Amino acid sequence: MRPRASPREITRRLLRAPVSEQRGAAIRRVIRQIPRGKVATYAQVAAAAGYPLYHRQVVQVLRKSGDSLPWQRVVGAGGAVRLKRDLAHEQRIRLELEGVRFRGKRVVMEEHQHLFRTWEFDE
DNA sequence: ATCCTGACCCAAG
DNA sequence: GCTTGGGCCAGGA
Repeated sequence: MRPRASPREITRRLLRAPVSEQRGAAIRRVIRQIPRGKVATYAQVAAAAGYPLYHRQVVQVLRKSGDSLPWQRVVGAGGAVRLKRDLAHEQRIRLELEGVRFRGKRVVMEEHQHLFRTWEFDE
């Protein structure tokens, strides 16, 4: 008898089911919702799109999107810029032009974290 | 099928 | 603050 899948494994299988293009569309939709002066992390974008654990897919979507998306508004956990060299610099410049402030190498998340509707149940 | 890699995440130490 | 290990997914070699 095959061992029963863990809850985490079950979740993983369910999340794998939809076609990748659907995920891509959902992810792009979410990224477009982030307003000027705000940011969201890769994991938050994935979760808001309905696919928690798919943060790495957000990267793939962004890589393919070019400038059709406000890519500068997606950052790493804690507000860290994850790009390298020139692109990292460009992202920071773009964000600062939108009024986003940094503390060291990170975006001041307390000030610029975008909250998606999914999270408005607090309070 | 296996191995590697990437704009990743996060709990530990 | 930091580095690290283990956990993620998908696409390409």
